Amino acid sequence: MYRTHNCGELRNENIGQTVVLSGWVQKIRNLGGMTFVDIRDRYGISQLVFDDKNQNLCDKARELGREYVIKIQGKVIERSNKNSKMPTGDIEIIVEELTVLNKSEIPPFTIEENTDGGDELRMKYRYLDLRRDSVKKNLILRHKMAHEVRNYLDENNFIEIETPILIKSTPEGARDFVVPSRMNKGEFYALPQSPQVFKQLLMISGFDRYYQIVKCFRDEDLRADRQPEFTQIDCEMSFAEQEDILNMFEGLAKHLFKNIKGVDFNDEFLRMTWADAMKYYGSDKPDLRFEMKFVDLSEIVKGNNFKIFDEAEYVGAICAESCASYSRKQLDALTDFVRRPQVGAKGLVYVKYNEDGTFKSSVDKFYSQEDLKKWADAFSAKPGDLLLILSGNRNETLTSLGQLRLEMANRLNLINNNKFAPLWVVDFPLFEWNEEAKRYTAMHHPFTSPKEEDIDMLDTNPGDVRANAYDLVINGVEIGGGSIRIHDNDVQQKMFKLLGFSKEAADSQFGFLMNAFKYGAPPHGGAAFGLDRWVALFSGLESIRDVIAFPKNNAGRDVMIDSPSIISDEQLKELNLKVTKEPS
RNA sequence: GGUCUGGUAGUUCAGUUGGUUAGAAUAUCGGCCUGUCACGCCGAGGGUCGCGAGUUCGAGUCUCGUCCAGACCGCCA
Repeated sequence: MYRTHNCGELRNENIGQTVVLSGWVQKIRNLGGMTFVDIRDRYGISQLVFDDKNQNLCDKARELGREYVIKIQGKVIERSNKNSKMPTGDIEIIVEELTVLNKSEIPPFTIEENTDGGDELRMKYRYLDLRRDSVKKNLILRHKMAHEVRNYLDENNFIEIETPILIKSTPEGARDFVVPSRMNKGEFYALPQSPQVFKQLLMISGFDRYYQIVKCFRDEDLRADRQPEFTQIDCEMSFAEQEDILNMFEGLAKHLFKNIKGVDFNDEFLRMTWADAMKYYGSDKPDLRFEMKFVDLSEIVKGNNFKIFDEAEYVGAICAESCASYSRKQLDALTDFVRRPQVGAKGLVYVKYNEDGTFKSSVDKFYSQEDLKKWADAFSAKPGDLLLILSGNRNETLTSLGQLRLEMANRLNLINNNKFAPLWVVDFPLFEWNEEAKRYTAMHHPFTSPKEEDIDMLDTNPGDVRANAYDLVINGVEIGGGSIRIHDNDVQQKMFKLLGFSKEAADSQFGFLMNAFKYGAPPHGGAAFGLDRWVALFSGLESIRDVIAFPKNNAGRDVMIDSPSIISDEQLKELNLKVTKEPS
């Protein structure tokens, strides 16, 4: 027998018992006469004592090294020196028998809460990093969340159904990962970017309410919150309107908040149209943990011969409270920030509302104190506040201002990390203009239905058509989203046409779905949520890598197993493939 | 594809205008130590300064190239 207890559970009530523990050597403290060894497993750490009354055993203990796997038998006793920092700190185990189950080489970094290892090294030895409590606890949280998702959806009659991983490449959306087919030479499978079409087919099959916690794959460049393979909570419902779906998944979110974070949301989540989100926050995923709403100054700044504003399509600003005392250096830093290519603004105009009620701005040449007072009043600004103004093309300026808003919130420490601000962003546009391809692309995906009242505009101005699409946003993170699907073949055909598919292309890519629609497709819609992001949000982490057991780096490499890798000539031949460029 | 930051002991880092034998902490190893829990004290070993060119009397330090890692832009319905 390897163990009667785990290393985290022994307490006062176990005193006097003889126990068997197995685990890893965390730390050895050799005091000469006696030796303490901390033994660790997934559940915790217990202290072992070796007394030199048993010289043999004591000598053996001193030969142990970090991360040796050992089994001990001993007696639980009360500590004379208790350690209140450890859950097992009231007791210790006097060892009677010690077995080394496996030795360990010296690990390349310390397996402790504050490890001395850098990211790169810890990635290479991920299996060792996962022994650390701070990493391990993320995976445990992930398990709990997945479990609660299943509980909630099961209670609501959802059925978990698996869909294929080897599917077909489609032109819309992200780049596909492809898999060559040996039996069908020259042909390729693709890995799913999401189980989108399959879940719609399941609705046609009558499965009413489907879900799946499933891997999705997208071959695009990565970020801290993007992995080439990631996990979605994928859901679909039949006979459901947008309202039904929002309520169902708001319920899921509240269930997770309550059962995982112990946070109760009694009120309905805020709902904001996409247009308002852009207008007031310059983002389709606004962080509402703080306000700092935009004010549109386009009208009131015009007509003073300040060319930049007069010619701008849009002039908007935020009000940074109590920042009128900003120095020239600080304002220059903000100007540099907005002028970075990533933000893209051309310049920044400021107005200081001084404590004495006067105004000082970078455009004093063009505007009087009364003019500037009007601007400040548009914000209900107080003396001591600072207005930061951007101007230019409407959409780009809104986006830049959105980034400035986040930057100011960070500088001013306005973001409360213990607060959760969820909202639904609704009424997304159906299409997005793609300048490169000179055509519309689906903002969500090609099966998203347009708003009933906007259908007429499909022919006249598709860019203004709103979709029955929605995103769940929490703290500025897009946690998930979905849409009501098109279940009418005519509308679907029109959609394909607007997206630039020929009839033939649509048939060859999605013919199976169009066919299925002919046999009685129920009205349906759904949503998908990014499990990785949700777990990261709940654990307070910026990067989703820390909530994935074996993540890939920013070049899509797994530095532990060293993938991707080349394959043998035999494999290539079998697959009928030829590599034309040697890997560098 | 682009921009930026970094790469020095097992590890995390410092290293001045370019100038003697490249340091600290920690880890490791040895010695001492019976109540430690970041144990303590004494001592030791440990370096292709990512790699390759170049400038120079002399390069960890400057220049160019290259590789690796990270953040971001493009991209990601």
